Amino acid sequence: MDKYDQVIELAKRRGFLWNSFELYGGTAGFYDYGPLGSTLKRRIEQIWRELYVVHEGYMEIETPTVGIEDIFLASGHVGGFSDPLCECKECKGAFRADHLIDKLVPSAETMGNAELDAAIKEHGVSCPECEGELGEAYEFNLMFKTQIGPGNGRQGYMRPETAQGMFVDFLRLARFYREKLPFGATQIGKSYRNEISPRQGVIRLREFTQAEAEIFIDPNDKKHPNIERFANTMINLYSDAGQDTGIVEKLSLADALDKGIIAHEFLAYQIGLTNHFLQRVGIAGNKLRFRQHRKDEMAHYAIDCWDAEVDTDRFGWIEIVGIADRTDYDLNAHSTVSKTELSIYREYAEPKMATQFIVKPNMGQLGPLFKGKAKAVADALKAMTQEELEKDEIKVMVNEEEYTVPGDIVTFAEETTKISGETIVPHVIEPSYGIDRIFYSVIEHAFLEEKLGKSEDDEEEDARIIMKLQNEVAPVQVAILPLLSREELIQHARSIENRLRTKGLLVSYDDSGTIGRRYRRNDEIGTPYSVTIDYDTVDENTVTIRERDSMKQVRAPISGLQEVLYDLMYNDKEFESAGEAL
RNA sequence: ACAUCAGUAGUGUAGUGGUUAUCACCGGGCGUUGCCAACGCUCGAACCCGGGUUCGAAUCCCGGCUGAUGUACCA
Repeated sequence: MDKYDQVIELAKRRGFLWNSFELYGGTAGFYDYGPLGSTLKRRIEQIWRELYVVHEGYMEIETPTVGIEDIFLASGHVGGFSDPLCECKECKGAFRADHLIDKLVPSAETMGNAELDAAIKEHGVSCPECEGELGEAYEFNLMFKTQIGPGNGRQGYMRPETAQGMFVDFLRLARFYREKLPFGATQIGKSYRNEISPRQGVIRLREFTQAEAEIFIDPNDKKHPNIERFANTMINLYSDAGQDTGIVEKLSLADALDKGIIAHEFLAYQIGLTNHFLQRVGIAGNKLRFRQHRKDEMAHYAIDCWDAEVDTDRFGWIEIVGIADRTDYDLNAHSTVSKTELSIYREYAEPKMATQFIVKPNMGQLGPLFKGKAKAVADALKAMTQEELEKDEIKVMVNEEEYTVPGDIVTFAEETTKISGETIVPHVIEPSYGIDRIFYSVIEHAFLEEKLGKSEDDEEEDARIIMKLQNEVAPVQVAILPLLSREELIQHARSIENRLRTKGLLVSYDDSGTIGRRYRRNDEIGTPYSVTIDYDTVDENTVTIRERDSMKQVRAPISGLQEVLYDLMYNDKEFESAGEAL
């Protein structure tokens, strides 16, 4: 059993992850989050919210998981979120049709299926496996299709990313933020991709949770006002150049910027923030790196793109966050399809006075003279210099034909106009988190099988399984354990349980089985602290607090117990200071 | 998508054609029990689905579903 199997087995058994639809045999690519899993996931999301929504001020929005066709026409998902496949008629192998010919023709990626078929035939390409004849290319679109409304209702698609909902709301968002860059929106929600063959548990799902931010910034100013916050943060960077030699460099973000490895400050800040988030929820720092997209791997519109990758026991390095500078690509795309300008107007601090050379042909005379060609002639005139226009007879070339325009029907002048601002199509910085993959990475990195050494009369080694979850994400924070199941102890335990709940702590009461078993059970689900109630509790109003990782115990009074545990949980209180050592 | 292998209580498993399907942990109840997977009694719980061969199938065959691995794919 490798670590993946152990982690998944525990996750299944203790209520973190279950296969969906198991009752009916299950379907690949769907997982249920059980009681503990849901809580853990929600707590990870909550920290994300705290960082992006509260601290950064990128407000959360919620848009439908179903989208209409236009959105995905614009985003390119209808045409592009699919691969042209080509099957061999002999061996049934499937191949990317464009890859088969991309060495033979200049622009295989942009070709339609018919063109691909023609090119394959023309170059005599056969099956790379068995040399057999290839069938016709067809599209494999990874979006789930659905029908909006009854009958032949409108074509809809389940969204393959949450991002488009935010782009589509751009004008509303810009207005909300009073048209001042930078601003951003975030969304945590489900996205859908009809993967051909999902595997690897929760790593590749057909329905998954994304947390995305779309941050709209000034294309001419990609500095970040708060870059100092992460300037000295050391990051494992696997740069484009580094990937040639396989070297991961540990650099401060300031150095990476100085060396030009990261394109600009705003992106560097996002890398710093992502690094902070991932370690805070419990990703091991030494199993985390940021990999830059290779030049040929990067989408053509992106300037720079970094993936946060996590080292996992079975799958190796997997991508869990993508951070991209998507430039103005998305806004322009939606602008074109919707025929609506998606930009903001920015007023200059000082209006600029611009002198322009303005040509004013007299259309009243030009019209009768040139009839249908008048407009073309006028346009040509407007492009001419003062020197050319000063002649009595102006020669104009239109569509390789020469026309002669009398000089007296064209006036021109230097005019000074006041320009008080400009319209800008913002660039988009997009951190995109795969929450399910982060969830798995967190539990894998927290999973620890600890050997406790041999006990005296037992030959076997005693092993303890612990989930060393961060206090902030643990789905159960305090276990309440009456040492014996006796009525008076149970009463005290129940009242302590209520006391802790009023403080908002996640507690679980457990009185079944021996104390040792209950400790182990809680170690397995990552409960950081246990409170044990015994007869001294009854006599002296004190309890034992036990720390998960060290198994150390202290004795603390019931009064104020909720404050002590809260401080242990959230305020880095030293365990030794929580009570008297035992 | 193709190929190979696999699927038995909640979990991990034994079982290669023949009564009531093995064992452990697990979960519940009762008793016992003073702090790191104690003990006794007791109860609960499974042959992935469908078809076929056979007097008889968890076991053999076919199809499906699910999982693992390899290849392909992976905004």
